[in-house]
Amino acid sequence: MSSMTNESGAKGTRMRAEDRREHILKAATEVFGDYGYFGTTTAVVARAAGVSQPYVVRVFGTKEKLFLEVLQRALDLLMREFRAALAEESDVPLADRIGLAYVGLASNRGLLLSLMHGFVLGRDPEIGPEARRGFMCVYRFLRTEAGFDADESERFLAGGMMINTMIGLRMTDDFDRDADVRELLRAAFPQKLDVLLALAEPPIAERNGARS
Amino acid sequence: MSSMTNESGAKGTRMRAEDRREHILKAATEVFGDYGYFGTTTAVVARAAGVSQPYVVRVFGTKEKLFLEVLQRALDLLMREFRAALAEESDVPLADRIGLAYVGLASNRGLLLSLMHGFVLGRDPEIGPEARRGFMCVYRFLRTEAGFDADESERFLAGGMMINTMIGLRMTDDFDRDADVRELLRAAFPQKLDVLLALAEPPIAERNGARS
DNA sequence: TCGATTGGTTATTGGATGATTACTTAGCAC
DNA sequence: GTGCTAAGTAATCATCCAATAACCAATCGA
Repeated sequence: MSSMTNESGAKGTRMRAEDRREHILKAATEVFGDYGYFGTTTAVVARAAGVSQPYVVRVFGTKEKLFLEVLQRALDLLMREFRAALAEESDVPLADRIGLAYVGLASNRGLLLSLMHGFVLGRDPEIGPEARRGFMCVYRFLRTEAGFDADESERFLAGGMMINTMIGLRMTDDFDRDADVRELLRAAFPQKLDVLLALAEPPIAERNGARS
Repeated sequence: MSSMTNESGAKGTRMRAEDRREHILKAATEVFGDYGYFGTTTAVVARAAGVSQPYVVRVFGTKEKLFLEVLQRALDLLMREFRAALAEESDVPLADRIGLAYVGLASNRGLLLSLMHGFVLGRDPEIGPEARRGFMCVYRFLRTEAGFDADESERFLAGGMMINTMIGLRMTDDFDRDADVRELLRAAFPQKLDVLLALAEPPIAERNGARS
């Protein structure tokens, strides 16, 4: 909002702390989405964001806090999209509108996958409670705001977890090679499969300095 | 099968290599299930199996090969249970029988979760292809052997991913605390919820020497 | 224009971590 | 018993990683 704030990561110039923070969060979301919490190093996040590794740590305190912020930001975005779909005037049934909003989030690289990585770390003493809280937040939205019953909500979430898994598996990689994969993906993504297939293959960072 | 082979990890005695190997694979399945591929150290697996860390590495070559063997073993067990459910004479509908078999696998600690951890590492050049292959193996079973159509198969798998997510989140931890959690879990596990709740909370290894 | 504040960097470190090497000992065949 | 093979362990290492410390330079208000 100030004069001459650098929006891109152009070299030599500075960003306001708040913008840089968001910039790092975006990069971190992509890296965490690809390699998960333990598989991600602060150095790779830093490189993806175009800053130094210690700066990442200084802004967020610890790698764990960074991951928790990534999860929170992802959930905020998701809820915003869901509420927008809910508010939307349309002939399309509500469940389909929210479903489409969900699939649309897949174009935000790493967002759904970072959440998914959080969902499988329920045993972690810090991440687990946050992940459960976030998941239930979505469930409560479906039940209370969207007006779904328990079974509808469960089925919707199941479809979501299926989508996350297809993305996590990079199942689209085998789309051209395997007719069964095509059939499965068409069943899992009745609409907007094209969005998925368009998400091509640039790994966010050459995997230097990352864990084995 | 031989005389005097030690079955438990009783101290001072030896096991035949094949038995010890299976013993380590079981322990590794639990640890990988809790912390994922990158979050698991060979030292923690070794402690869980009651052997030394270098021995784990020597038996399996690398940590990566160990994880791939864990995935393969998990898939083998899963397919065996599915085929058993298929062969079973019963009045229960086939889909329910296979579903019950799936939930039953949850009592095999770490098995479904290790698979799930594999499913979200699709970008990994070694793990990704194996994970996709394993997933499609299940899909082909449903389509070809069980006789489901594409949509039925997709819905079944979606339910499976939902179950995996609930387990990964340790959602049962909040069962007593949160009425919404109870409602969701009852919807996700129409039967056999008791099996899940019975799976209490002994973390497989005090988390020494593990990743941050 | 100058001093303070904010937005960064380079250098460094302590502690893990996967893997290797060299060594020990249990159990079987005879 | 005795010797051979298979089943392990202890010691060690190179590497990596998150975090800390110390320092530098844009930008802005006055």
